[in-house]
Amino acid sequence: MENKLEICQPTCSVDYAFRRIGGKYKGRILWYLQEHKTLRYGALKRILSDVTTKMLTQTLRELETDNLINRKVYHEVPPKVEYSLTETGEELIPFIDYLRQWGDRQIEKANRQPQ
Amino acid sequence: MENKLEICQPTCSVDYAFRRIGGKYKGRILWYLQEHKTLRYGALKRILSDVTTKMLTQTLRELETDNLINRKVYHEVPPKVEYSLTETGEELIPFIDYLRQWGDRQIEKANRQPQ
DNA sequence: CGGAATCCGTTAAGATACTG
DNA sequence: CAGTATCTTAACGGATTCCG
Repeated sequence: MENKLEICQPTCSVDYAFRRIGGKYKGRILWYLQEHKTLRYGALKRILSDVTTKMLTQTLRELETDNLINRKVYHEVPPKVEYSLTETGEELIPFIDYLRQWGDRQIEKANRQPQ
Repeated sequence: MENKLEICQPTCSVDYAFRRIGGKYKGRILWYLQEHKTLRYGALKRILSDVTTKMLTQTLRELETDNLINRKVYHEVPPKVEYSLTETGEELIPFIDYLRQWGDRQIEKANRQPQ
């Protein structure tokens, strides 16, 4: 609800950053948004097939508040909302990509040596 | 329902990696360990000034199980335990550093424009 | 279509006391 | 010094229903 950036001191930018992109779906959402450039609410929900509307909405709001994604509303019927990365959000992509590759290697390792 | 696996497959490594280094203190612990090369339990506890023994121990155990840190016990009195990064853990340092710098910039931005 | 609102169980995390 | 053990609280996340 309200765990935002004022709490964190300048000395813990690692902590700060992890909070901004922690959470169960944030990394994946940012990643999918850079893959597709722009995604509608329903499309995101389909891709994150296990997410509930509550969690998705909540997560998107947090990312928006943190200025990592844009939310563009088309006032038409039926309604249409598109999400995309902000510049600040795009700055995180190299990191997420690095992490993704690292995760791939770890998964591969674990598969090679199933103890 | 039946396409869930293939959708999840190529991107789960993001999810996987986030789970593995998520958690409230993991990023900071890894970062501090690369800064100091090796740290004792008590030293870590002082640096992470707000952590409880329970959380610290639990987090260290998880990192150890995930093979991201080493735990070296000196059988002497009083006891002494030193923690350090494994090779796999060190692979994560560049990206934690990236994230840290990003966090720095964000904090700076927020301080310049307190809305 | 893109949510909001409510209820509820599970897990993460904190406080405190104690130990080899 | 480096933890355990217990208990309590807070946050996370899910299911369902409803709405403009």
